[in-house]
Amino acid sequence: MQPENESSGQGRRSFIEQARRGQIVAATIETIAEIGYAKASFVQIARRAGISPGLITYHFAKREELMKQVMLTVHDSMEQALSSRAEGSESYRGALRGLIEGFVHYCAEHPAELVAISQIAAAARDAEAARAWSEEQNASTLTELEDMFREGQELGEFRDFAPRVMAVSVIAAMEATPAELWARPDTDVTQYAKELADLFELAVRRA
Amino acid sequence: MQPENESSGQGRRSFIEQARRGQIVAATIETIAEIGYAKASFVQIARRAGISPGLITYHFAKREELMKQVMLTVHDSMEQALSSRAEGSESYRGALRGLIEGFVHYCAEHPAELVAISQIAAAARDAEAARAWSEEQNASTLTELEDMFREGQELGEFRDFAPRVMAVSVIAAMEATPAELWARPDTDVTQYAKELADLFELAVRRA
Amino acid sequence: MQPENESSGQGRRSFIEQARRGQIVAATIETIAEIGYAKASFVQIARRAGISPGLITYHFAKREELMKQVMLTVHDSMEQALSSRAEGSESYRGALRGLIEGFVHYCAEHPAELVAISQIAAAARDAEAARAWSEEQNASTLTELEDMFREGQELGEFRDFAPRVMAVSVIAAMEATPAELWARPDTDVTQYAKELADLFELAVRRA
Amino acid sequence: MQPENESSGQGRRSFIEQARRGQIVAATIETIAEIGYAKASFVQIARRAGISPGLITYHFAKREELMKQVMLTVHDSMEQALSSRAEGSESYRGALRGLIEGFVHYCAEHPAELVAISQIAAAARDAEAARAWSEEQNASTLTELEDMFREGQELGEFRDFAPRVMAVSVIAAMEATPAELWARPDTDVTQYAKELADLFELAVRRA
DNA sequence: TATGAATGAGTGTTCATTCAT
DNA sequence: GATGAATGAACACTCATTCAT
Repeated sequence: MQPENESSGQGRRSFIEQARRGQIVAATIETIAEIGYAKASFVQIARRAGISPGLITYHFAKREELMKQVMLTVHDSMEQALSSRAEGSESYRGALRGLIEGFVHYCAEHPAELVAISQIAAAARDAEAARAWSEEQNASTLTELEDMFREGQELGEFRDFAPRVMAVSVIAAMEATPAELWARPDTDVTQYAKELADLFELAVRRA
Repeated sequence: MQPENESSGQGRRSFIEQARRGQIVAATIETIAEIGYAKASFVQIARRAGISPGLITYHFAKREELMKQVMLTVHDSMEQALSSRAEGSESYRGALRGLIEGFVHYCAEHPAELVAISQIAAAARDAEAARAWSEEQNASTLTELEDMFREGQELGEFRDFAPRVMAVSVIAAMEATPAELWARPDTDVTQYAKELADLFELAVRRA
Repeated sequence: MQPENESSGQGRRSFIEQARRGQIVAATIETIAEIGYAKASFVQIARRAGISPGLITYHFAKREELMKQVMLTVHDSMEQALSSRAEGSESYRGALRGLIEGFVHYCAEHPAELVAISQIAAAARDAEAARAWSEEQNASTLTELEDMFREGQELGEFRDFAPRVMAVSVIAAMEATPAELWARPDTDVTQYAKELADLFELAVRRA
Repeated sequence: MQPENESSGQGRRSFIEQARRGQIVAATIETIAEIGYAKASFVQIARRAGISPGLITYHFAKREELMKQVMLTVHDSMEQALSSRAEGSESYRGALRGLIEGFVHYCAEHPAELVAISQIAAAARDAEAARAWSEEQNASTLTELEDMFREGQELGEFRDFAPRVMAVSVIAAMEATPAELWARPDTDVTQYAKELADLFELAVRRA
């Protein structure tokens, strides 16, 4: 009776379904940002979306499914935002700076999204499927970054450090940004981005 | 009512009570590490402690109290572990390295504790009272680190960076360690610690 | 969340919701009358209403809300019954008699309702919010009666007594009726009403 | 193992036991008056008595037992206070006035006791044994008063009214006193007592 | 598609009562 | 006699999920 959830692709869904799903995801982000993951019940989300709670289950077979879609959506949006910024960089150093500064600016522009995914990720430590997926997502980002470091090292652009440790630290430092910006709303974002990029540039550069 | 919670000090509680509280705190850490904060109900915690759920409420008036005690306990234990290691450092650089390496080794030795407090802190984002306390705790650590950086800069030991950004990043990178060690159990901890310390040493050092 | 409780008026609720609320209120009255307020748990009330306990919370956000609605419902019903009877009285003496006799007859016809509100009022002595409301309700009835006495005195219809004491006593005597009728089911209600009215008529009359 | 609760007489109990029971009863009255019957748990009562909760059960096999003892104690104390005042009256009218005025003054002097028994009586609507006993207690007072009215009528001192209705009303009006004095602490007690006695004197007097 | 009433399993918490000490 | 740690049953309340409409 329900639309075949998460089938092979996305092309399957009707337009109206796609729209509803988007609306629900948006309402979920808004809700989590406002009242926190723990209190973000379907009733609350539905109220913000202007729909009935039952409709959420109709479009997302399980709560997990919805949360997974939220993360997917935000990651997509973020990746898109970052890639446009990263295009121009010709060096690995530049790419790293682009990534970090891009991320920080994205945080400043989409605080709700970041709050949402960080809360979901933290809570999903148990929701089996979501966890698996979240880890996978994270792992791929991590691996990409690791590879980038490794290549930069091979080309002599970076010093000889453990790529994995560096990747983990860069991501951790970036992910700490939303909370910091939330706690200190009057932070100079551009300055913050520059400082963070400087930090890691010094940490990776040769000699 | 229960034994008067957290009166003047700790000396007030009977031996048996102290023991039970410790046991419950330990079971809570274990439970959260195993199944996550969201599923760590009193029933689950009690089962692991081999007691009845009601007994938890008997010793901790509110759930919040228990979680607060968990954080307090872990923080104490960590601080103790770190302080013993930090003693000898004569320079700010050395202190920073001591802090980072100490923390990483502590993570390796007490993985469950770290998982527990990070999950509690993440979940407490909304539990009013707990949040206040958690933030305060975090803020003080952050401020201490910030001050350390500022002093190091004034003495010319560190370059001219934004102390706040550096402090946030150091803590974020350290806090990412438990998850990494959990995900890759065969990581060489000593090596990881050294790499992380190197990273920030390069990031802060003059010229 | 539940259907937005007690918004502007009553017109907001759907028919089915209104019906359920009425059914639950009726079951609550029945339950309290049968087993007493202290044992009137949601499980008991739900059993009598033939619904699941959760549905009560679904329609009444808090237990207090339900109890408040019970009192409101009974008071409304009583006021309606009394007002129709009190219409014709042209003197204060007649009004007093009308009030007393009307109340006694109402008691005889709705014993459960009276038992319910008296038990709720007694128990609410500590449930902060409910207490405030209950007292207010009571106070207004008391004040009205007091005013009536004062006016009757000014017009020379009543002797010179303390209106407050008389009002308190009239209400107390009336409120004792349900218990008496319950204890002695074969009491002649009309006779009881007449005797009670006579009592206070003699107590208030001039000379 | 426990002292044989409520055996045939009272002579059985040791001195220390008697003292403890009295202490517990006093603490119960104090507790109910302070925080209400619903919140008057054994832990609360024990705290006020400076003993452990288990000791209450040791001396009173069931909660009901304790509450029954409270009512018994207060009734005894009240009866004693009233009888000393009623001695001198030579007429039934005088006796009635003595009863009413005595009761009102007792209320003013022992507010906690009155609050306690009224709350217990209200709550005990269900506690089987306590209810039975409470009703019996009440019934005997009622019957005594009824008899007094009947005798007064036979002697031509009182008019021809229904003794039962009058008795119920007198008791109801008296029992409303504590709440009124609590609500209006600056009431002139002597005046209140006089007004109430006047009220019923007019209601019962011949011609 | 969409509603929202309804359920049932789960939560933290309370408390009279028990019992080893 | 007395303690207070411990239990277990009960409570109000929450919420994802179901389903008749």
